[in-house]
Amino acid sequence: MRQESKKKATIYDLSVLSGCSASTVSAVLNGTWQKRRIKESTAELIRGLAEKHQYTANLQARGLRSSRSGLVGLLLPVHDNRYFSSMAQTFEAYVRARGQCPIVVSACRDPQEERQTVETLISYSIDELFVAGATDPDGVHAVCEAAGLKHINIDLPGTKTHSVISDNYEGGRLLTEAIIRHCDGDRPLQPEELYLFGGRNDHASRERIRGFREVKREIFGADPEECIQPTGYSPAMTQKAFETFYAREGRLPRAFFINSSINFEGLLRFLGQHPHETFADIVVGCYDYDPFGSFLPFPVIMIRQDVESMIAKAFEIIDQGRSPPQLHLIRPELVPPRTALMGPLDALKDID
Amino acid sequence: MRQESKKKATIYDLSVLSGCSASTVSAVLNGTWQKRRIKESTAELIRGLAEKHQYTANLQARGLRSSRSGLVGLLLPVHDNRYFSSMAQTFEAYVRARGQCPIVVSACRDPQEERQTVETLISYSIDELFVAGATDPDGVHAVCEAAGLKHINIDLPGTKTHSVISDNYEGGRLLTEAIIRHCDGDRPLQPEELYLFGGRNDHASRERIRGFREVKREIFGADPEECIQPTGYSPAMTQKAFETFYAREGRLPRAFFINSSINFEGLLRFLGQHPHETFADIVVGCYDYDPFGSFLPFPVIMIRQDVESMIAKAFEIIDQGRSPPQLHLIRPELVPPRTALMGPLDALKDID
DNA sequence: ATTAATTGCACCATCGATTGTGCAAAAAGA
DNA sequence: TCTTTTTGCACAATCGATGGTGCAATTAAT
Repeated sequence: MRQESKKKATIYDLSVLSGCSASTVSAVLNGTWQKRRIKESTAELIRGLAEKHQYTANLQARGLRSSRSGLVGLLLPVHDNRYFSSMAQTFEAYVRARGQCPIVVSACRDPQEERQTVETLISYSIDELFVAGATDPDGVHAVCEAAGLKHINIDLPGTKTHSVISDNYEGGRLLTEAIIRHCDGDRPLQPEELYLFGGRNDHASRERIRGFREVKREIFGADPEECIQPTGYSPAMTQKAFETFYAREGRLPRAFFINSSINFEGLLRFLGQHPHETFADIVVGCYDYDPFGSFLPFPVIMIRQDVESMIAKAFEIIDQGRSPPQLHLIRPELVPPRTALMGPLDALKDID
Repeated sequence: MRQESKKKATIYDLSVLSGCSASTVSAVLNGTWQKRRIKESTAELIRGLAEKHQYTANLQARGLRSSRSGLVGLLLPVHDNRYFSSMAQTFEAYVRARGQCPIVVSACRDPQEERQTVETLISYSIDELFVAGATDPDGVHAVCEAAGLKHINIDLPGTKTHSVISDNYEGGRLLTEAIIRHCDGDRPLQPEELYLFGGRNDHASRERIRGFREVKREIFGADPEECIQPTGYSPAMTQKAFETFYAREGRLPRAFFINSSINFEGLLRFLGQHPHETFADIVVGCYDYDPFGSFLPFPVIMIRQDVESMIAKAFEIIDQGRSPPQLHLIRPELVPPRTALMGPLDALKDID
């Protein structure tokens, strides 16, 4: 019994059809009918009509009335990146499981854009917001706070609300140690042969750099300043840093730590411009995991941030209401070269 | 003048504060005030108050009244993939530029989930829907049609509404030719040495396979049936296909065409289980572009689908209203091995 | 000085669902 | 049989913004 018109059925339509009041229809269809002591037979009748006329609730109306929307937001810096896109994938699954609607938006690492995007989401009365990798988490916090919106930081911490982040210091140490260990077979690595590229002045980069430097000091007893090359989070700038180094030294560093897969793309651009010999014997560590990155022609040790656990933890925290802001560290995983891990997509069935 | 309470200011609050009626406030703040002949000075007053009290419209209320929401949807199969995530990135930029709010959701290649997700989006009165890579575009169409929702297919075509897709036949030919050409330096390739892995019975796969087979027939005069190995779109199944082949033949095919980057991940999993010699001299073509994939230790020729043009075309079509359903082909680009292309992220400024 | 035209805004119904309240009819108890 | 309790539902206000309509007050035209 397909609705021939384009107009969707409302509770009023069903109210007329059933001879009941709109409030009764509403109660039946939103599950509160027992509380309202609606007869089973009435409920049955209305449910039948709803089915027949393909009724679905207008969620804007519901949201307006109840000032909740069933929408849960995830604010990302960018989509086009395996780390964040797998976060989106995992996030969606969690939100769906709770019967809500995930809404994922990116704000381009622009503090202004971040705040404005959140304002927009708030205007749609989203119920909760997950703020991932925000450039200015506390700015976002202020906006959420003013609107009474529950929110939580992921990946980059803020000071005003809970944050679930990768244990960047530990991860930085792990990765640095692994790089050094990997070079052990050959001529022992010298402190000035191990560089770090990428990142900026954010919490994650700082912690990773701290881990990197401490391990270098512990193992080498030295940690030359010039080995740290922060380039922001752009492929273009990272490429430039490699080009500059190469122009000066005539080669790449023997080993280096790259702060993220986005910076790693800068290395790729460099590689595309230079012959194979240029990087025949480098060892690379990357703080991010990308399956393709793991199989490059030189050893690439990667860190996989545990997105699944981070999202799980974040939901756990946001569900249990207010408590003083706290930092939750999730231990990342070291991924040896040439490793193809399973991802969120493996949870999907593939039909044919 | 920060609002101390958690409640957001409404037009009624401003109406009281300004001494004007709510409708006047509304008109001033939504830009229709000239049409309503509101005095400039009144408008000024109200705008000042709005600013002062940080008024932002409740978009659910607006949407309810006007039965439009300012939301534009993009339905993806999955997030966690460079092709679709760059599509999301580009889509967002376009929607933002029109002053609307992008909402990106994935439906896991499940026809049922696709329809249900769209139902949900419709309940939020989204204004338009872009359906990318849908398993069942015509099923989605039916749902949209019933709700009078403008929509368009991307990547996989439907028969009931406009579709903007990659020219898969041409792309398939391009890639196949490139693979064969690449092998020319060595001993000439034989028809039974060139395989195709991945894909399923969807339009894109069929067209790519058609291109592949035609080129093989043109060049080799032969096109053995067993060289086509559709495995669906899952890394796990693709890996299994490679393992099976390897178990039987003791090696990988000399050259092969992989239907998508997701299938390519299946190859990675295979590679992770086998020593380097196993794939010392293979040549791979992949119908998708991933910057890391381009730099693997064997030649990887890739096809980059022109996401930017596809999205642009889709917006163009959806803006110009109804017309008989048509298929719009966008020519993809052949990417030689070891190439790092720019992506949507390069449009972002990187601040520090 | 009238009448006509224009300006400037208020009033009110409306979008679709939710929810507190009230009240008849039916059932139970005395 | 008459009260008390329970059952089953209707009524109406409300969420916040929009837009058609109407009506004073002001300005212009005659």
